[in-house]
Amino acid sequence: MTTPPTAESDLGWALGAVMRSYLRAAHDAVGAVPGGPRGYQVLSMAFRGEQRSQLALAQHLGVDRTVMTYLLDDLESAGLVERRPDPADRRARRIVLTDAGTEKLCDLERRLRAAEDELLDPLDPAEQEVLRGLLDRVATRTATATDNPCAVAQEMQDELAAPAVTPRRRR
Amino acid sequence: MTTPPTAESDLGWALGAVMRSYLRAAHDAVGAVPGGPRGYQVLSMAFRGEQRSQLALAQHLGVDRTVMTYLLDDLESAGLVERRPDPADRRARRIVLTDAGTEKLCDLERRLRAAEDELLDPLDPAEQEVLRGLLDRVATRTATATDNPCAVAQEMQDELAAPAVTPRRRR
DNA sequence: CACGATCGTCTTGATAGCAGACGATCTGCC
DNA sequence: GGCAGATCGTCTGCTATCAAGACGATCGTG
Repeated sequence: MTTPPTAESDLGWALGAVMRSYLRAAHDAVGAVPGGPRGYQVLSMAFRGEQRSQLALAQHLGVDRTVMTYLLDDLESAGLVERRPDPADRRARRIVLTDAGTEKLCDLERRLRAAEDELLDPLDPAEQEVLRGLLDRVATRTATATDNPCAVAQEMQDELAAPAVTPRRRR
Repeated sequence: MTTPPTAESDLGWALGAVMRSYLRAAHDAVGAVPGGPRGYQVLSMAFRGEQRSQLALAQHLGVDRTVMTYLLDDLESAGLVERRPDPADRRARRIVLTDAGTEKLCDLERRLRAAEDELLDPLDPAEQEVLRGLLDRVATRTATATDNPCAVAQEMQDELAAPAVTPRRRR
């Protein structure tokens, strides 16, 4: 049987397309902030204060810790956040918002909210909330299960002995 | 008022987290294919045959045309696709699947389907379909409106006169 | 106190992506 | 017909971005 089993919608493509649109809109909306959309997310997480250390922030955002260093360097030199030594663990730094940072965050959230609304415009308000809710559930689940890679991926790992992608021809 | 207006779920973070999980799973599932997940998507689009030229494919997938060249080079040298001259426009190339490509695509779709199911596991089947549907609607809308950038982004463009992001310090 | 592990930083090497130029070709206009 | 401008795919070179590794400082455990 050479006929692919499903001609239905491609989740991967839809995700990618929405992501691209979101990134474009977000980049335009918060472009003035160091680090772009990710800079905003750092601010947002720092405001909630749930993630204290840089590493926790980085993992939650899915970036390398070295990248987080640059990100925070820029945000700090812009006067939006401060690195304070964690009294409980002097290796770690606590990321706290400055007053200017809090104000900036407030502004950014408004802009971003407008961009999101436009992105989700094809859906009516009820559907928008459904989409947000479903995405959030999937995100929180997969995020907390980071150390627990899915079984399917696991068993497929074995077949990856050969180099997956040709490392782009030399020139 | 320095209190951010919304403490609710962050669409950007949720999107990013789901995207990361999906990419990780997809990369593991189809890693053996040149170009990884994007290679699969090229195959998938080529099979449907809706997008004929390389450029149309590239735009639909959101990649640069130069990248599409490398992508197709790898896929072609792997014997999965062929570049045929378009009889109607000898500048353009038509991307068609070989038999091996069709077979490979069939296999990949099964793997990917399994990975997607696992990703969406926290949702029950009905919710999964809802999510797919909503994402698809947003994606198709934003994708077709590519040439028509959203108004909010447009009016914000003006404020971007200053360099948005510090170009990462020289070393 | 000694040992290994962890956090944040810095340096370095690799890589993907983009801008630009190019030849080949199409289109429209004279 | 023939010329100018635009378009498609390719190639080249540069840059930003990322990840791996080493390092000092610190934790905690025996």
